[in-house]
Amino acid sequence: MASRPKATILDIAREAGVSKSTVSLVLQGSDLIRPETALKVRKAIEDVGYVYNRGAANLRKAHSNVIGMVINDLTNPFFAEMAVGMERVFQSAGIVPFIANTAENPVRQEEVLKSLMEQGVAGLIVSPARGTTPGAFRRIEMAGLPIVFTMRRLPESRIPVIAPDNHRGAWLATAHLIGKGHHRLAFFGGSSDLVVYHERLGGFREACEALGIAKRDTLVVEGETSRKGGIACLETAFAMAEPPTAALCFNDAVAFGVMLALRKRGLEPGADFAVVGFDDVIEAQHYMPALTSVAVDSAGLGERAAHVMLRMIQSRTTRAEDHIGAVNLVVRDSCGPHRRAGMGDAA
Amino acid sequence: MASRPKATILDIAREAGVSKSTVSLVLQGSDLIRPETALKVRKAIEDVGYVYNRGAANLRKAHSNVIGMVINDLTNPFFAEMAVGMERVFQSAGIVPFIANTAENPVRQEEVLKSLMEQGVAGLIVSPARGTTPGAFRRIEMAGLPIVFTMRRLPESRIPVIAPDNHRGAWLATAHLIGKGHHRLAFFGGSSDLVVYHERLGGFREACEALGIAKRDTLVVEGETSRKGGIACLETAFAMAEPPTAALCFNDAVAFGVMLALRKRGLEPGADFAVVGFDDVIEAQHYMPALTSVAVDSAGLGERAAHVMLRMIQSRTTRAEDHIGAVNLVVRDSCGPHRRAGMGDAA
DNA sequence: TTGATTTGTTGGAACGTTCCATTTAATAGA
DNA sequence: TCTATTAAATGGAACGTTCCAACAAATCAA
Repeated sequence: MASRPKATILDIAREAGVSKSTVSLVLQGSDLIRPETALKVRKAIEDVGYVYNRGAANLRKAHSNVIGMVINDLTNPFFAEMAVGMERVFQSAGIVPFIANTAENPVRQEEVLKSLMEQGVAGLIVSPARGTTPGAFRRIEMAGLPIVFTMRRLPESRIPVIAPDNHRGAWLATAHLIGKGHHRLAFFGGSSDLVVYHERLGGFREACEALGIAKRDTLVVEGETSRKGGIACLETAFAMAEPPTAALCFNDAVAFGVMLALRKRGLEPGADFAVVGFDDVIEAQHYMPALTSVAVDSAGLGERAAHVMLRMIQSRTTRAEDHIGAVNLVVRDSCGPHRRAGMGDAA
Repeated sequence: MASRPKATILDIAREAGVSKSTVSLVLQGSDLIRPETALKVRKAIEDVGYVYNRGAANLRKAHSNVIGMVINDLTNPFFAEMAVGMERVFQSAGIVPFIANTAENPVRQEEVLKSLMEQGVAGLIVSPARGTTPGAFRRIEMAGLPIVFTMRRLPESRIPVIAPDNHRGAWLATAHLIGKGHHRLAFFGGSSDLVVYHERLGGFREACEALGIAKRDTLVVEGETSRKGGIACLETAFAMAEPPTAALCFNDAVAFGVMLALRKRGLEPGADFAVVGFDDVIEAQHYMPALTSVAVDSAGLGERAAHVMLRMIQSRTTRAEDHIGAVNLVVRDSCGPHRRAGMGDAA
């Protein structure tokens, strides 16, 4: 089991009694080779335990078959699903996606991107870490490497983005809440250093305005995008003089936190306080009560991103259209039935 | 922004007015170069927008800085956490882990492994897909590439394994159930093509035997390792003449399914039927009721696996000790208080 | 028979690095 | 002054592949 010096194409050639060029052609599945010769070569390949050296090959071809996907938080099932969607597409195109995690750390992201480029990837799909500086992708753009963003958008960047329609999703959810008879609404969680945050909050605000909710009857509480953050948001809201009766949460995780906090106060999510989430992760439907949430089809977005990338690679361009994915509100039990009249304040 | 031919070390040399060897030395941070020269070179590197070609370098060095981690199911937060643990360790060792997902598909796994090897990884950490054939790793072993398994073990393989103490975990959980006064116990979920299954089931069986539960009072129901599987298991169990009053589940996901199914029948998990899970994923503590589960410290196992791999690479060996990680039972609310006497059957 | 064509195979240069052996320049020792 | 030593920089071969141009053998057209 000692690791003898790795077998190369030349070893195969010697073993099979042909030239290295012939071996190379066999490896590429060329039909210029006589079937019997090919067979002989393939046997030799097995015998010497050869592994193809793609690094050496890329030296000549300058066209690799791997693309890098850089994910900001792999432990978030939402991103994991997206990654899986992409894999499906790439697999059938014969290209291999390597995934790297940045854990929301811009420094780590820098390292990972550098490594991926050095490895000679054909393209990059990135869900940028929070706090990424606008210049972080300059080198990649300079190198003319295809790159697309998913889920998140950078403030001023010309890089194509594949993301859900956050604005519309928030609008729909808010309208649903108002339709249920709520007058005092809150937007919970998220922080303003994320473009996504502004998109969702914008949808919330516009829906409120369009449907006649006064600005003073809306409450916005920033917070971590986690269960913990949700708990904190609710506590903050209930410390107010006139607390809201319903909340749109930045995220399903926040929504779960809010529901937990409600229970802790002896309130029943749905009946006593309406909550809607965003993302519609798998757990949403299994929760008690099942969470009403804005579904964004993360796997579908992943597939779309992969297709865009494929096209960019084929047409050797670094440009592509943005793609805003459709969203839809999945109504479950966390907003209860229509709110009884006479409980709200003046309208 | 057109992609001009990629800059090489020679372009830098020309730009800086030195030889390619000098540039190479600067890139490697050698102290054989006069600081001023190094500075000049580094400036040239910036100017020409150079990206290092690791493939070309590896052609000479035959020692890369990337290792591959092959995961059977990235959407399972349990594995995602493990991956993150590994990343922490590798990062500080200057090694970049590339993650690939196999989605429990042995064919996909084959492809992914091949690709990773071709890419010239320094080592492989694999959580094998279900149904992996014993010979799947022969080529890798033949190539003398360090490899370690995590979480799962292959029937007859000499490859080192880093995994939790499944047997002990199941034993503890079962003893807990029996200590609560249950006499008819079930083991729910999982399938016998997994070594892990036998380990956990073995722990369950031994605990039952050691603590005086007759074999005929135990029920084993195989099933998918998902919520859906859990639901199915419970239905099956309740179709029996004398259904069990408590269950050890293969997996937290199965446990969640079981609790869901109980609720659907109007039964309260904990009070009416005790359930304990395995893995202790983050959601376990947030569920209603909070799930009692066997914690396996997935991130810790990930770190351990990474350390083992590092050592193997350094000492150029392909051998290492197995490592069985400690487990502990986290008691929460899903087993209720001690069971009232007189409800069970004869003992 | 001869030359043209087709089929199958081959040598060699090139890709972008590393690293050894060597050269050149600067400094020290006598 | 000359030689020995050290410091800094360099040229060239090698790594494992691809691919072009060239070649040999077999087949065909005349």
